[in-house]
Amino acid sequence: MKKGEKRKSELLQIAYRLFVSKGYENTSVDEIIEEAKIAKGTYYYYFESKEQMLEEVIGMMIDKEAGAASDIASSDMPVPQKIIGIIAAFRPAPDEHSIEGALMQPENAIMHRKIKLHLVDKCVPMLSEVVNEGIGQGIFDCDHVPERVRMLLNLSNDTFDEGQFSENDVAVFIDMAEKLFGAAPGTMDFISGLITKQYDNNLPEGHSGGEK
Amino acid sequence: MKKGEKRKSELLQIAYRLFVSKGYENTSVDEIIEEAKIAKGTYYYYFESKEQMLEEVIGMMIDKEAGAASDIASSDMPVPQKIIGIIAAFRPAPDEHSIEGALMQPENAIMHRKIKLHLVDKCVPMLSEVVNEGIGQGIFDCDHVPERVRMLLNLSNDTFDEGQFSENDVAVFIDMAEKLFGAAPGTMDFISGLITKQYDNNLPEGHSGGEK
DNA sequence: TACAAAACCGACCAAAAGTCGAAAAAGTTC
DNA sequence: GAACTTTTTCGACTTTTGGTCGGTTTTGTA
Repeated sequence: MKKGEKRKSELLQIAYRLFVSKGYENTSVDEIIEEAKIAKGTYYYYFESKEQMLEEVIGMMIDKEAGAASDIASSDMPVPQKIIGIIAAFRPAPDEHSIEGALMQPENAIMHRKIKLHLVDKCVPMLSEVVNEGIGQGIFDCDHVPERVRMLLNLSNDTFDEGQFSENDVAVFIDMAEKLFGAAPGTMDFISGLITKQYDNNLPEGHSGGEK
Repeated sequence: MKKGEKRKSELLQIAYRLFVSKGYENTSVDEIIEEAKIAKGTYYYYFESKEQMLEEVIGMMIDKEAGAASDIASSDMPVPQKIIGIIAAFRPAPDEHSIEGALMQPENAIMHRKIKLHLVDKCVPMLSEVVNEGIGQGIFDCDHVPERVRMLLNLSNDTFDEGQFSENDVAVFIDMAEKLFGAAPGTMDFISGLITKQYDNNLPEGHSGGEK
């Protein structure tokens, strides 16, 4: 990795952290360059604009997640678990930075939307294949697979990414996930276990600040 | 209506038009005050901030649409038609200003999101009542009505508000709308007719500019 | 060593949201 | 109608922020 590449990736790393912790709009280029100890001109030597940088940051995130998702897709898990696993992989790790704290806030609408678009693009083909696998195994039965996959993705975003959701929301999500793919009732029930396990520690307050 | 009120509503009107036609972010306060022929100070006499003004503009829109939706809810249409009618009422008129041209563009993510939030809040109670009516009539059969209504709303947003959608998308939407409420297959088929009627003239290019 | 390419610098610019003290305009009271 | 108050209006000014540009240093190379 030559020097330029290294600097660029360093900037992307800083930006990623800032964007995720305090939002894209609330992060100024000045903050980024101050933290990186470089001048304005250097920043714009590496990036056309702040927005283009966001694009690269998101690309970075998605690519990383796509790797994990791809592993799941080619694993020997049962198909329903694969599907949920892939969806989960494509969502920012709750531990890494306080993502649900800031990423999903209204000020972050732009970033949120862009992530969603990239994510859907990467995710639909991968998931469609898995669903077709399920159809082959006889546990799913439906037409228009890509459209249904896209819908499941949207459903999952809408239900779980907006911060809070009730047990009823989860129940309806499970019900619809089954019906979406024509699966037998109960096929997706395991989801509820995963979700409470993963999101139970959703503290209303509770980030211990990280900036120096 | 005293003088102040009138001016404020005039400003809201101008802002509405500009926000809708070119997006919230792409509309500057300077443009608004120039069009209204007032000074900066006057603007900030009426509005705390640009964002607060957006909030009021959206409130205006939603209230207006809620009126139309309420009429539909209390009409004697069949329940499925009511539901779709209400959803349609809560979506900016395609004729009024080139809403799908700008409102749904990525730059407008903030406005889009805010509208969605307000809309869901207003819409869920109204639609839930109608769905319960349908359950009473025996054409629907489901639990967790508000959650399902919210999901339908999200589904509709995701499918139709992102600009383009295929026939398959519509087919899946109809299928899921039926299954969401436990309706008999075919109950929602009339939607496809409405949609092609309403959206067939979705010209890829084709807005004849409106600014002087 | 000389030359070129890559990397870097920071003063400067323009756009845009928001502030503020002062001045008109409109109402009120006597 | 004068005196006084409240409402409305004004526009110069400030601050923040994304972005530009010409020049300089560093690095690689013939």
